[in-house]
Amino acid sequence: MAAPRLVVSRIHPRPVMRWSHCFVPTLKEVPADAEIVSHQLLLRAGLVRKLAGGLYTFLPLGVRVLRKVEAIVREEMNRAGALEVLMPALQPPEIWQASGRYETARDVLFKLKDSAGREWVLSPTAEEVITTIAAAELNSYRQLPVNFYQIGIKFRDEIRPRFGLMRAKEFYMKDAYSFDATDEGAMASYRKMYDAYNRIFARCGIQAFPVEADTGVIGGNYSHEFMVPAVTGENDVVYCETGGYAANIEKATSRGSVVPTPKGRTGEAPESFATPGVVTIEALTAAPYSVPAHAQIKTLVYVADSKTILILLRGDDQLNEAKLMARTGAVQVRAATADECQAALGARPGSLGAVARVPATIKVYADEQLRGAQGMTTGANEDGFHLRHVEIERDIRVDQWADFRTVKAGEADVATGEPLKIRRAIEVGHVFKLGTKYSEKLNATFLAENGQRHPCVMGCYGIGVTRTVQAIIEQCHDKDGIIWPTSVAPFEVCLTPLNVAEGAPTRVLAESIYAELTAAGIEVILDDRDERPGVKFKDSELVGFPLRLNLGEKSLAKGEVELKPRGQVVQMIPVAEASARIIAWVQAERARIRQSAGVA
RNA sequence: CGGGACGUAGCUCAGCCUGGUAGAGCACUUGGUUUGGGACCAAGACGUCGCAGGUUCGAAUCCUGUCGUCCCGACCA
Repeated sequence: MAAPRLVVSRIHPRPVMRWSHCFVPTLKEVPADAEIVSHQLLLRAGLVRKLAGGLYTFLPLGVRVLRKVEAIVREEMNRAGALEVLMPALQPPEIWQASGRYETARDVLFKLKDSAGREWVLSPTAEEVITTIAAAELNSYRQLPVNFYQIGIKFRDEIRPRFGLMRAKEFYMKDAYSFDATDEGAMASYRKMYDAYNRIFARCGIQAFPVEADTGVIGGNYSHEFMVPAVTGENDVVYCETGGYAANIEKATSRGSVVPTPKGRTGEAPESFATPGVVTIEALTAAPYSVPAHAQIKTLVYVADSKTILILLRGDDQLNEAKLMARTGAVQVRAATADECQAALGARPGSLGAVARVPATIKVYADEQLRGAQGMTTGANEDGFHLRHVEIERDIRVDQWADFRTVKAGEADVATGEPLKIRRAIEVGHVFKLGTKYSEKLNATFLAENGQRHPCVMGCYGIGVTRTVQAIIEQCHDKDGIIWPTSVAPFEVCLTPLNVAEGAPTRVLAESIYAELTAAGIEVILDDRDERPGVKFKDSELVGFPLRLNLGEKSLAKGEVELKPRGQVVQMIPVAEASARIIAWVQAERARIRQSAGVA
């Protein structure tokens, strides 16, 4: 018997990307798990699959998109002068204790133990690690400024993962950290990142606009979030169309309520009146009391870092907890329980007030909207009774006035006086000026020109790469599927011969056009599946390739092929021009996007 | 952490109320017919009905617990 002949296949340097070999498990039906359209399309287009709540596997096409976004981020970070590093995701808890975030971030921090019983944390960000590096390695002002970044997997113990990649337990993120010798230097570093972020999102083909943001538990004093407008977003953005003001609702301010606060002096003393069963602002506005909400004082009992405090707001205003934390410096705040209210003021929620029986140990905060308020009605600190004729500055001990209220749509912009609008948005990026919070705690100091030792002035800058992928889908889709911007599409062109038989003219032509496009640097997928045309058309539109070329025998007989930009009408073009037209189309799209980002 | 809903084939779901040993469509395999917008015919394969207890002669179905998934809430006194 003859020995079997060993056939060694030649490895092609760049094998033809055929749909049949690409693993694109598209779904006709909407997965039951997915609520929002971008999440549905991620699954339906075969980009990701769920492993468990908040944990996703990226499939080949999904990885291609992720890598494209990542490449844009990396290019622009490099352009901005940042230096790429790679830090461990597994980190010792000691540095988290040193920064204080072992406590303040404990709700989102994954912890685990190794076989020796030693504890570790999984990194949600890396301020502690990079500051440790800075403490050891940055010794002189001559080494500053410097900006380190990394791109990798981060972990957050989300209490409620949702919306696919939007809020996940594990996600892909770019995080950067700048170190400067001076405050002005830090502002310049911040500005560089701010500009880079604008370029990054423009190059991803989405509209993301910067808004003023609260800094939250991470600390610092100057911050912007980059927001993608979307009804499915988890943030409310307040903005003024004419003046350009835009802020996260946690931070936003206005000239105040459109309904003026009552200030007519009555001269009458506070008077108790019976309000049996009335425990809401709403109930007191009804007959027989008929006290409008804006003439009521809402008294909130809060526990801020285990201290009981009172916050007074106008009855029609909402407390903004982010502002409460910012104004009081508290790290954790929560509403007091009914029992705690009883203990503090002697009454149940619904009858609380600050006029009487407020122990001196309880600090009283009041919202600016209440300044000068007279003729107000508030709880009497006696169940079933309220007080009328209250003048806040005469009758209530206010320890601190500040802005604690949540801005409402229609209120006047501070700068222009124009009415503010509110819309939902997805946060895809965040830039902070951190100051010296971490450098002081972790001893990242340098020797200045004058020989003095100073803590580095830091900034930190994040982009949710996986979340950005989903935000792109949320903004770029129609009823048929995704419409990828060319810059992030898994492939730029989908070649679709309708007859794929070996030697069929459509197949032969598709292969030769594939070679020409690939040689010109275009990213092409060849749909070689022996499927009916409808299946191939639906799939390519679901996945969302920016440009498709249909090669059918009927039009080919007339010397034509069909150019189908995603979301636009078909154009018939001569066969001989096909490759050149496609190359021109793709290059024009690439250039258009780069120009819009100002990096042409 | 509180509330709600749901866990049945790879996917979307029916069956559960009224207990009697599991179904449809899509997808998959084989053969045939089709071939420009998610084809048709025939045959086939695919299930510890989330898991664990309990009730019962008998449980996908009723009860208890548990795990998982999704949604709402965790400011509105």
